[in-house]
Amino acid sequence: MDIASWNVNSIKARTHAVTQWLDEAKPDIACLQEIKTVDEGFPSEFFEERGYNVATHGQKSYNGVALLSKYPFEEINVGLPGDDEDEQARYLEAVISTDTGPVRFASIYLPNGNPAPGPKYDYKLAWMERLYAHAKVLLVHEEPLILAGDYNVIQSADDTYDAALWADDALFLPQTRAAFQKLKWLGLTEAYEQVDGRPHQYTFWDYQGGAWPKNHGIRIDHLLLSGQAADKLKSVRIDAHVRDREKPSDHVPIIGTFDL
DNA sequence: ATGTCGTGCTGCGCACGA
Repeated sequence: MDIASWNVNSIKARTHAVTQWLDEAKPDIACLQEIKTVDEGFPSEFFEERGYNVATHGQKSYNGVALLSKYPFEEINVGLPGDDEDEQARYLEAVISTDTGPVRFASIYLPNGNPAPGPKYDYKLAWMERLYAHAKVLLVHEEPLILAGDYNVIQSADDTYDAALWADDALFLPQTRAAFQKLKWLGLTEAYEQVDGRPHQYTFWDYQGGAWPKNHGIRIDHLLLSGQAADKLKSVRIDAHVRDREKPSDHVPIIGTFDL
């Protein structure tokens, strides 16, 4: 089973890019972020005609996450628990049933947090604390769990082209990295690190400053796995070639292949 | 040396977020 994560930076602007990639890569599950539309605006028909079940948690203009699954959804949970006042659409979780049992996964769009310090950074850290609390609850199920998304976290200097340029950025500050490490201490495995781990492999290149041709990227899209999912992880790949296409997202898909 | 993109309204240029 192939499970992908991709921040598409507007599903309406990216419908062609996403369907083209789906037709080639044929993932069983795709977790999308930054769909930038309300649920009614999501072009579900393009995905349903390719055999995907579609779940969305949309929002006008900003944020928004979606799930595409070849397997029917047994359960869908909308939003990250822990703050009833939070109106930003950044978390969507579902469960499917496979021959080997249930698989739970989520599409995560973790707040960017810039500028730091400031209220946006406070929101990022609070959101990470809520994710920690929720992951702790989910791990009690002792089932394959894949938390896939744009974490807006650069884990180490090896995940950027120039760590000095990112030193004061919300994606790379020590507090951000500590909060991500705390998630991993729960027993979550970061998929790329586990089976690949090569330095300077990126999932995001800014539109500005010719970042893509200069390979000025960062690795911020991650799959976090429960032990039951990590045990079944075979490989991870980053489909960086799609960044070279017409009207690309600034992120590229990252795909985990599992024996599930 | 510089260099972007997507959304939506204050609307056909600008503010905002990334």
